[in-house]
Amino acid sequence: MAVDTGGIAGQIARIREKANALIEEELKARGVKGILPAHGPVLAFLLRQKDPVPIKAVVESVGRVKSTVTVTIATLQKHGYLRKFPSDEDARVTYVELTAKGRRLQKDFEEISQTLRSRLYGDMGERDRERLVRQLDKIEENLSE
Amino acid sequence: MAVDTGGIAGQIARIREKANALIEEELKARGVKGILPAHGPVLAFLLRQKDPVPIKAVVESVGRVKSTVTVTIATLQKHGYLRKFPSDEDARVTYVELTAKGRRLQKDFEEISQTLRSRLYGDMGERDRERLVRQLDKIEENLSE
DNA sequence: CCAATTTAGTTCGTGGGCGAACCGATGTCA
DNA sequence: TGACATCGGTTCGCCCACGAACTAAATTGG
Repeated sequence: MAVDTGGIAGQIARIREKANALIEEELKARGVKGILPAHGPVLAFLLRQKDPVPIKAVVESVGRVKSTVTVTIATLQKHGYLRKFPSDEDARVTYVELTAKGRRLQKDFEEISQTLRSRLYGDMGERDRERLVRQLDKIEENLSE
Repeated sequence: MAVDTGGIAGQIARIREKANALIEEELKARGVKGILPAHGPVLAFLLRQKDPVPIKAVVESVGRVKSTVTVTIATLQKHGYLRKFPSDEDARVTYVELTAKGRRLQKDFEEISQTLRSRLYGDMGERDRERLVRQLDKIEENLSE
């Protein structure tokens, strides 16, 4: 967050923090060990894959720098959620894939996403939700130029 | 950010990151040294004060844990933006206040806030902005319960 | 009045995130 | 083919943030 403590930027920063806190609580409540909100995007990406993918593909998908992804993947591996292995064709490349234990996170993952969304929106109507998301899209675009 | 990579939570996380990036760029462009987005809330609070305040007051205002604030204040002090001094009445208490150099940040601070807001909102109309802020208020509240 | 508790602040260890430097391996191209 | 650039990935140093443990100084209450 930052300069704009009172304004919309501060609001957005606080919402993000609370959303993360909620995710952490949910993970804890479900007894999921070693997973933190930061692992979400990597997990989400890998859950969508049927086959092993190069780490590079993860980097491009998650919007984190490669040094960050290296560490995230190491952590997930340490906890047994994924495994790494070198490519035969290109010795620079390392593939990753979820283990069975990693795959099993899918259910929690989806349920937590659902819980988060409904807590976040509360009783907001469908039309308001759509308008809100569209406005946020616009804002994201405004900040990307 | 988290589980909900595709959904609204991911959107919000990305907006926050982009807002922070914009602030960093602005600070750099203005040649402000040693200040980062994380210092914003502390600075904002201190700029509002006429007299020295106990660190405790800073902690309560910025929504960060006291160990975090200790470090932030140390950094701002190291760069000469504020000074610390012990209380006479209560030896446990340390006061902080901005130095002249710190006070001089006010202008940049306000201008960057303004720049951020207009970049963020873009050409969104006043009524939409208000509705958006109200919805975000609602969301923040939903997540706080 | 003094022991127990609370309070303000710091320190330490852990983890996310970044950029820069680095390492091998592969590509390029003269 | 051999020097150079590029590429995938890791390591390192730094900053933010947290909680737990710690210190010194009040405050409380028996």
